[in-house]
Amino acid sequence: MRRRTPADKFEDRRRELADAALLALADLGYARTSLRTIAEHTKFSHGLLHYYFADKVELITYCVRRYKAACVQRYEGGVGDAATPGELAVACADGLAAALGEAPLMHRMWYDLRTQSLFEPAFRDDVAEIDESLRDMIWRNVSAYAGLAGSRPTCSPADAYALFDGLFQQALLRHLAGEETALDDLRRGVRELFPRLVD
Amino acid sequence: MRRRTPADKFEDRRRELADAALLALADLGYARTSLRTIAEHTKFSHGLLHYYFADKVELITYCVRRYKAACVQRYEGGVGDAATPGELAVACADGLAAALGEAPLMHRMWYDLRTQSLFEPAFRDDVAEIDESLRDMIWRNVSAYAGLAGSRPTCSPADAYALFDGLFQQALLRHLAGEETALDDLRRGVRELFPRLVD
DNA sequence: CCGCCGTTTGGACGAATGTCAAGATTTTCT
DNA sequence: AGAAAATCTTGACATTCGTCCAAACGGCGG
Repeated sequence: MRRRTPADKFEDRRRELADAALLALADLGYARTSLRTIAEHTKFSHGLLHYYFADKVELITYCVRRYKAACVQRYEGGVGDAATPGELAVACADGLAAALGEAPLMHRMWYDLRTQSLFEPAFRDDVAEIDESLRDMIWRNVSAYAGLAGSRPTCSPADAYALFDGLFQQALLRHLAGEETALDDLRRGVRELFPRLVD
Repeated sequence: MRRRTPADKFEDRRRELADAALLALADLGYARTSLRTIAEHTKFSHGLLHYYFADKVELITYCVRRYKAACVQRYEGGVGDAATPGELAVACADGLAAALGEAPLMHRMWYDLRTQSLFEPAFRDDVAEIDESLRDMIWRNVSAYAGLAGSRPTCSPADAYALFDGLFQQALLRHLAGEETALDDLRRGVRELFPRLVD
């Protein structure tokens, strides 16, 4: 099958279905998302999903990989133009807060999938890969901050990511709970975190 | 019903069933835990669950509250006897690492339930309550550390908790992924975090 | 000993789930 | 245009889900 079209329409449709599945996952969460509800987010019928994906696990793992693609693309455009450490911290804080504010449900889905990977080994590798790319993104910022400050980071990349991620996740929790100050608190928390990580 | 026995046997059985449900949730995760699989973790049949709980949501929320009870009881026995800030940091780091090492599946379940609360509003209040008690626990440690160090915390209780929780969750991720150094890294990360939070 | 009441069982229900296959439809190639 | 391949729909299947209920169990007071 699918040998004909060189510009692979097959992969295009897979991506389209996976994007719809990501919307469903963001809406309902993994535990409440069935193949039929995913199909309802598309213009196709539920049977089609098994034409493009062997089973539910393959669909979800494909979704995770797709999320990663969008994720790294979003964050690779970086913090290039910051002249002072303070500017960089503010830029990073604003970026994270904006990301949370613009697509809270997508980040809720990410944390849901990451937690699912603790129970479903099939998700583990892809999730770990995303986590690593996020860690690298954070580390680039911390390194750049230290460079601008004329000092060096005093923690490992893993610890830096864990600390930023903790702030971000807690902000997501509170933002979705309706706390108005969640985003501002995240901005302040991130800004203040940078100087704590260099000497 | 259930007016007879003064020493309320009804509540006892509810607790017993909830504890079994917590084991099931720790084993399988919320998404894969059905009322029947919960019943299989007990010596009773599945029908009994609806005699003690109106529906699945009430059972799970009761589980969350029960988890909180065990949780605060575990952590309230505190860090009383530390003479120097260094000792306190080490004690706290060891405590967190031990908690993770002894019951990783319970903590996996906690993060699962906390994520579920983002999708199921019925869980939100109870989860938020647990989060607050954990935040207070962290804050007591940070305050005590600052006191022993003759200084004052430079961050809010919420930020302190977010940072510690980030380290803890990342350590859980890696510990369950089989990384041998996860617990030691957590210990080191926690130890180094304390001095970053005071001036 | 009987009858009562709280407790427990086991089966039934309708709905929803993942999966699959047969057929209809559309696209592509000659 | 017509055949062949790729795509999509539809309905069915066996399970499993949450929920409910009639009947059985068990101890205790009469």
